This record gives sequence, structure tokens and C-alpha cells, in this order.
Amino acid sequence: MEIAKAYDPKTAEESHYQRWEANGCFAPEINEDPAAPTYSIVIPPPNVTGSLHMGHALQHTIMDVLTRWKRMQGYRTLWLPGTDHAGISVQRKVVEQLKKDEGKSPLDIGREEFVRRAWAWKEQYGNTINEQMRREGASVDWSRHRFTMDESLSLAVRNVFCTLYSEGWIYRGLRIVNWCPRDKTVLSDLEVKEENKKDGKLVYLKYPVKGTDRTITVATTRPETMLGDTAVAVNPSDERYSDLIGRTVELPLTGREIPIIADEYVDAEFGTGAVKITPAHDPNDYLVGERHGLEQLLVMNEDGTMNAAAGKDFDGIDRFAARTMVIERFEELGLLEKIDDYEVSLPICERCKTVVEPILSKQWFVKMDEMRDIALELMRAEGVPHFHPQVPHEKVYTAWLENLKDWTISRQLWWGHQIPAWYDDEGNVFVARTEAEAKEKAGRKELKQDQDVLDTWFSSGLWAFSTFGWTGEATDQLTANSSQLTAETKTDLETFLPTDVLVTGRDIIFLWVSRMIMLTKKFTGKKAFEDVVVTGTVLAKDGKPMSKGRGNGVDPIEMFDKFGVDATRVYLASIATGADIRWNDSGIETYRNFANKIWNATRFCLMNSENAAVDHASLMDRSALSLPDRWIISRLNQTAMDVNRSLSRYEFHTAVSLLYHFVWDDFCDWYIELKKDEINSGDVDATSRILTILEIALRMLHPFMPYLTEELWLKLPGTSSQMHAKVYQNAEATIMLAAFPPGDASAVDQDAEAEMQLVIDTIRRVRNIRTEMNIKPSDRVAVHVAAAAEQQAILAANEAQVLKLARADKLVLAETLDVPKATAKAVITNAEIAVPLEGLIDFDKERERLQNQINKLDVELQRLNGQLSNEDFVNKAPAEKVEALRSRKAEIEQQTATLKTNLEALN
RNA sequence: GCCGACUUAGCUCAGUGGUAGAGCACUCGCUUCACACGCGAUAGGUCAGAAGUUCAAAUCUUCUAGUCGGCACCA
Repeated sequence: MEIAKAYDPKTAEESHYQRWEANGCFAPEINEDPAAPTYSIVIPPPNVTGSLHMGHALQHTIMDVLTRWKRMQGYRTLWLPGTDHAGISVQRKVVEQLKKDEGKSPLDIGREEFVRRAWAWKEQYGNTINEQMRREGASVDWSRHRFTMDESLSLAVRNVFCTLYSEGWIYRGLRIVNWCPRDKTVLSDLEVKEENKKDGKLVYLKYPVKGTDRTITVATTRPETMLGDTAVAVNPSDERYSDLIGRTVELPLTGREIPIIADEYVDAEFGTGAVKITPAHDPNDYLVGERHGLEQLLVMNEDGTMNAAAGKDFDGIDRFAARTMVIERFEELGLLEKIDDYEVSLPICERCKTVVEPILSKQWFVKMDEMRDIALELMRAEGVPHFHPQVPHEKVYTAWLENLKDWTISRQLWWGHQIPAWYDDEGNVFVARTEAEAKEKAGRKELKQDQDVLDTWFSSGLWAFSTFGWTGEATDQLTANSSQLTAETKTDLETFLPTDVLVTGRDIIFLWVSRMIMLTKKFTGKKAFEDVVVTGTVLAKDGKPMSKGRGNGVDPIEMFDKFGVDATRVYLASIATGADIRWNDSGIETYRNFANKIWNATRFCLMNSENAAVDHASLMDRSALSLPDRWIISRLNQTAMDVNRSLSRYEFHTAVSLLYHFVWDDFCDWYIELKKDEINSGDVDATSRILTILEIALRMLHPFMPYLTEELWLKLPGTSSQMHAKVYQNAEATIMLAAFPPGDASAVDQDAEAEMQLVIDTIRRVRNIRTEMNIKPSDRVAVHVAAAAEQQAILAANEAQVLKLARADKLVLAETLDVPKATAKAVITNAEIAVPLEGLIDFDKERERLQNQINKLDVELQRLNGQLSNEDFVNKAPAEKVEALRSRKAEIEQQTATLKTNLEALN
């Protein structure tokens, strides 16, 4: 069979995905047994404006590994893909496009037209990440792809809103919220990030106290808000100001007169001990205002400019320009006391980096206290979700829940789920799924729908169940009597919820994961998922998070082009420990090389495969198996068991490491080398066996390296759909439906492993002698081994292999050595190795070699002696530990004695 | 301010009580008929520092230092 000398990932990547998809291999229905156990994962829906970044690639790799592994195990498997509608991001893109192409604003074209264009934008650009996922090899069921604004998911949103409203969990109220003046919308606390600014200023303003010649000084980082001050507060016990309480100040620049009040909120120690109170522009001031019945004076517009209430001079001025103006005016009036440098932390809009303005606004909120209890109860009673790694995520999650504040869910956007609330002329609100129902409730009056839409995370919070068809309508097949349903009649909702695992980054545990847990439980009574795998962050080479701003990102698509999809996937899996990790090109090269190694190992097996074929029976007849066969079968089964265990614990890096070492070290470096002569000589049985070992290895590798393994598996003679797991018997042959090797404990053969160790050690010591004594690779040597009869027999049975790999032409086995003085020697467990080097040996060098071996053993001997002479150790340590050290000590002493004898013999 | 994580070979990282590991880089030798994206052989760590628990600590506890993260506050 002709097969290229090096693996070219492109070929494999282009040929298999389409066929898998077309054959329905990704859909759970490929599984012929409707009663098979299920395994389901919903994807954290990427932003529809987004393209694939390294975080996606990492998480998708993990999800695909799990999905393919479970599918191969015969589970009825579903990995459900989809995207979210990304309210703010899409809105911004469409606004920009509109301005650029037509010079128009959204208001110019109206809401209906704007939404139409947003859909058009989504249709045109929203598919990028889906195509990239195909390239990744993601085995998602595209027939179940969901979008948060799909009709069914939107119906679910409306029903959830109505239910929560009718139960009093959703309310509309006037609160201080986070306002982004650039996006002109409110944001939830989680969408605002604090940023420390060292170059901030603390401005001290003097307010004249009415009826006196005194002033009272307040300090502020936002001087422009003084235009909205409605009081000055001091601590009631602050004697400096006690005589001023109850008086008023004449608020400069405004002509307004505001009271001086006393409130415990004020810290007399901080600043001047007097605080300006702006109830409409600061959350703490808002509370003070509530306590004292102060006016809430809003002085800012939604775009961050000051409004008419700020005064004629400031009306329409941007907030930062107004800040400068206020300072200047105070200076002119002689009322600016001083300006101090001050480190401030500014709230920043997570998406657009604009400084967020705390502002009084009427918004919709979800009350979180009862919601929180749902999640805490799940964690308390069942420990759900199980976080992997548990530390630190479980603790952070729980702590966050305990301090949860209400969630602002309205957004001043047009793209999204418009809030299903209608108002009559008097401002009465009617919440209903449809306008018709609202009118019904209102007595058929003319109503106007709320202009706001819901937070995108509100709809993604339903993702775990709305994606499976839950709409909140009476027609939903829900859980109550699902036990009466047969497997065939169960809906997706009954079949796949709860999902098995959620794989995500830590940045959206609060934003999304926690809300999904609460909402899923509330509306379906089920858990959203049992486990949450929290991946670390893939950092750039500089140790910082990858970001467009820094320009330090690594594009997964470029990595696919450069190293191949499979290599990238295995590399990502190898770093999936839960900890953050720096991107490292040499790491990914390792797995490019690994892919090539697998390719070439297969190439070798296929070069001589005439008449041979994959044949699982060929491994069963123990009497026909040689030592290397028994050994590799033992290693194979041990590896399979360990890989399964690692995957079940989400220890992806361990699984990769096990597979890497099995394939490269055990299979390629030893097994292939040991069997080479047999294979090359056309031994059909030997070739069938090696093909079979390889075939099983490819299956284990498949979840990590889907393209390479499929490409090679299909080339192996004898592979067919007969090798599929039994629930996929009628599908077209593909490795992705082959049974995942479970590993067989009874095939693990400790004797074979010990015997092989003797062969390996013998070969290694001879190679070592050759290198250190500068023997040319082309020169053959004689190998003498002194050992007991049992060891002699093992080596005798593998003489050809030892000779070949040690590049020797003679193997002499005896109880004791009979060699000339000019001989290099070494000791291994249960044997002594000697290589006569007449005329070639450098006696000084051989002395040095022997002395080095003695020295190394001596270091270990010292330590063993130390431990064994410690009575506490001997008395208290487990007996088998003590015994192990004793026997190791005896061995070392014996080996040292031999080496010393040999050293003396050279003199 | 509170909470947490991390600190192991030159680099990037595994390793949750019993002889310190990997990949890459480095050194030496190989056009050995699957693979130079390779083969063979070496070298390289008082596991951040200190104290404690234990027969035994990279691993458990406490403290210190440094790095990073989350939360809170911020007139």
C-alpha cells in the first residue's frame, strides 16, 4: 500500500467531517438502541458575532473528547450546538453598519426595520463560528442547532418572564443602575468591571452655608454630579458640624438651596467629614436620600451629557467636559479648596470600556433571594454541581450566591427579546405572552409594549432546557409522568435533561452557569447538569490573557493550518488541568510530531500487511503469543483502563500522557522494533497482531485526534462496521462508532512486564556501554550475560531481538561470566552484563564508568541505610514498605559488590 | 480590606504522605531498510523561604516573600 512518508493533516481534515455529518453520526439517533443510556452536553453558546478563539478551542476539544468517548462506549450521545444573540454586540454592529453605509441612525429607520436588518446581519455573519467548529471536528448534532432567538426559545423566554412576574420574582422599579452612555443601556453588575486609575483626582468644593459666612467643604471624584446634589450629610456625632445640622447651603452654580443633614453613613474620619448627597447618581447617596426623603434630581442624559436640570450652562455638555467646567467655575468663585491626587477605581463597561455611570432609572429586575436558595439548596443537599476542579470554584460559587443582589434584566436595545409587558395610558402594566392576552387582561384598551428587551443572559439562562424543546406551554412533555413513557416516545427534554456535564471558563460561572442552575431547577424541577468542568485560561506567551487589545492572541485557525487540527486538539487536551497555562508553540509541535509518529507507525505496519488483517482473535490465543506480544497486550489493557479512568475524572492531560507514552515508548520504540524482523519477513500472524494492537490504540486516540485516526483506521485491512459498538452495527464503517477499548484487567500480565524489563534493561546497558566506550554503530559486539537459569531462558527466547537492538552478533548466557580482562561491564536487576572490547577498551574510561555506577548506587544505599537504621521507621511504617526497602538494599549491595570486583579486576 | 490560587530541571508544565517526572531546549553519537516532525546515549532540581505535624513531607498545618485572580469599599 502506498502511503505518504509524512502525515499531511489537510487531506484527512478535508475528507471525513462531511461524511460523518451526512451519515448522521453526530445525532443520538445513530444509536439503534432507544433504551441505551444517554450522555448529553449543551454547548456554552458562543456569541453570534464571535469567531473562534483559543478558549473555545480548548472547551470544544474537551466537550468533543467526552462526547466521542461516550459515543464509542455506546451511549446515546448528544452534544448540542448553538449561539446566543448577543444583544449589545449585534446592536452595535448594526448601528455601525447603518451609519457607515447610509449615514443613518436607528431612529431614522425605526425599530421594525432595525430588527429586520439585525436578522439580516445575523444571517450573513452569524455562521462563522459554526463553520469553524466543523473544522475543529466537533461532533455536535447540527440538526439540533439552537439560537436564543429561535421561535421556540423565544416563547420559553416569554413564558418564564410571565411566570416569574406573576409569582413576584420579577419586578419593575426605580433603582440606581449601571448605565453605559455609549451603548445607551443599563448593564447588570456582572457586566461592569472595576478598573483602578492612579491618576484620579479628589476635588474639594466649598459650599456656602446660608445665613452665615461659613462654608462647608465636601470632597468628590465626580464634581459634575454636584449639579444634582440635594443635600450635604455629616455624621451626627461629628462635633465640627453639629451646629450646622438643620441649616442649608446655597449650592453654587445652581441657585438651589439644600439641607445639611445628619446620617450615620458618613465616616467622620474620611475626607472632610462632610459628604455631598446626589441621590440620583450614586447608590449610597440614593439610600441616604431614601432615609431623609430627599429629592432625586437627575442631571444627566442617556448619552452621558448633562441635561436641563443641570442648569442652562451645562445642558448638553458632556459629563467630562462638565467636570472641568464645574472645577473652573468653583475656582472663579473662590470656592475650590484644593485638588488632591487620588487613586480611584472606575466602573467600566466590560464590552466597550466606557466609564459606566451610576444613574437612577426605572428597570426590570429579577429578585434573587429565592432563586439563590434554590441553588444553595442543590449544593447543600446534593453537592450539585460538582465542580472540576472542586477547589476553588465551589467555594467561590457558594460565596457569590450568598451575597447575590437582584439582577437587572431590561436592556435599552432593539435587538433581543422585547419585554412582554404592555402599558395603558395611565401607566398600568400588563404582563402576558402576547399583546392579545395583555389586551384581554387590560379590558381591550389600547396598549403600548415596553420598549426594552431582556438581557441576553436571561435567555441563555434557559439554555439547558429551552434547547430541548421546553417552551413553558401546556403542551410541553414534562417530567411528572415521564416514567410512563417508553424510550421511543420520550422527548429530548425527558431524554437529555439533566445534561451530564457543562464545560466552561470561570468567567461566566456567575453570569451564566449559576443562573442556568437556578432557572432550570425552578422551571423543570431538574438539575441542569451534574458536573461542571471549569477550564483554565489559555494565556499568551507573555503570561497575560489573550486579547485583541493587547494583540497577543493566538488564532486557533492559524494553529490548525500550521500544525493540524488533531495536534492542536491533543495539545489543548494536554494542558486541560484546570489551571491557567501559557501558550507554548513547542508544546503544540510535540503533538504535531506525535501525529506524524502515529502516521509512520501505521505506515510501517501497512507496508508489509499483505494477507494480514486486524483480527481481535489473534490476541486471544495465549499459547501463540511471544513475550513481546504478551507484554504489549498487558501494556495496552493497562493503558486502556487508565485512560478510561482519567477521562471519567476529567483528567484529560493524564489521558493524553498515557496514550503518548503507550504509543511512542511502548508500541513504537519497543514493540515495533522487537517485531520488525518478523514483520519484514512477511509473518502474517505477527503482522495481524501488530495491526490489531494498532487498531485498538487508534480507537483510544480517536476522541483526541478524530481526523488522523479515521484516516488511518479506514486504511487498516480488516476494519469494518463489524467493529462498531453493537448499537451502531448498521452504520457505515467509521472509527468514531467503534467500541472504545474498556481495558481488560485479566490481560494485564505482571510476569510479562517483569520479563520484558530484563530484555529492555539488557539492551539498554549494552547500548550505554557502546556509547560510552565509543563503539561505532556499525561494529557488532558480543554480549555476555551472567544470570540465573530463569533469566537466561528469557534472554535465550529473545536472542534475535537482543542481538538486533543491541547491535550485537553473539549472546553468551551463563551462570557466571567468563570474559577477558578487556571487557566493559554493568549490572542490572538479576543479571550482570559484559561486553568484551579487546583492543577497543580504554581502561581508564572503564574504571571511571564503573566508579560512576558505584557512586550512583552508593547515594541510594546511604539513604536506604539511613531509613532502615531508624527504629521508628522499621517499627511504625507498613511492613511491606520496610520489606521493599530491605530487598532493594540487598540488591544494591550485591550490585555494588559485583561492580567493585570488576573494578579491581582491571588493575 | 476579605477570600482564593500559584511558586518543582534553562523554558512550559505534570505530580494530594513512602527511591522527584514529561515535552522542548542543551551535550554526545547516528543518512540503522516507518518516521531527522526521527533513532540511540547522557547531563540537568536542597520541589520559593522558615517553622511545625509524622517513622516518613514537593505533597498536611502555620508564618513569610513574590505572582496572579475573585469579591467588597472608595466622599
